[in-house]
Amino acid sequence: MADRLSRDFFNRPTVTVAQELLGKIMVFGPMAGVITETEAYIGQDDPACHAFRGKTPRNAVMFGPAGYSYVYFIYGMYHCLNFVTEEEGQPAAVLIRGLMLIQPEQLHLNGPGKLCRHLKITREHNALDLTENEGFYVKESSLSPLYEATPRIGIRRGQDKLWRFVVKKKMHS
DNA sequence: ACCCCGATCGTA
DNA sequence: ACGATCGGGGTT
Repeated sequence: MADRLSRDFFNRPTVTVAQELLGKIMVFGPMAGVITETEAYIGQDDPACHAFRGKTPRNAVMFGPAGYSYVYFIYGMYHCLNFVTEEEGQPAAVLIRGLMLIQPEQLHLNGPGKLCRHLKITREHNALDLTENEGFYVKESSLSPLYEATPRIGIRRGQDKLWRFVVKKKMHS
């Protein structure tokens, strides 16, 4: 597919990737939707990042090349989906918090746990290369929505950073 | 081995 | 605003 996002797209500063992912189309098997909300988590200087205290089995994929999935299990019952960003060796990722599903049904999945629950994304989908994978990837769209930046949700430290990006509701006329 | 807490969600 | 929930990551 020609308009699939390449490794070069993800291999950039995480905040830039998080902002530019808004409006892009995520495809997961038979399902597809528009990304509406993201958060940036950036390595060693970000206390909210899973990789803040170095490499562990769980966060290992964040240290690898950009364009891979990072899926983790949280609160004993939810999964969260991220896309790895930046140069290899530089642990960072974008959390996908919102998806406007358009196929095969129309449904706004707001919240990372709900998103993974509905798409049935689990740790089996961790460390997949989205630039190579058959049915799991992100593609270009003609949308470039307006968005706002806010503090990230549900974290203790790192609330000073405005690294959550949410598509603004379209004003009607 | 095991303890503690979380990148949540739904209800109040 | 807050409590339910509980697996497993990270440290002992």
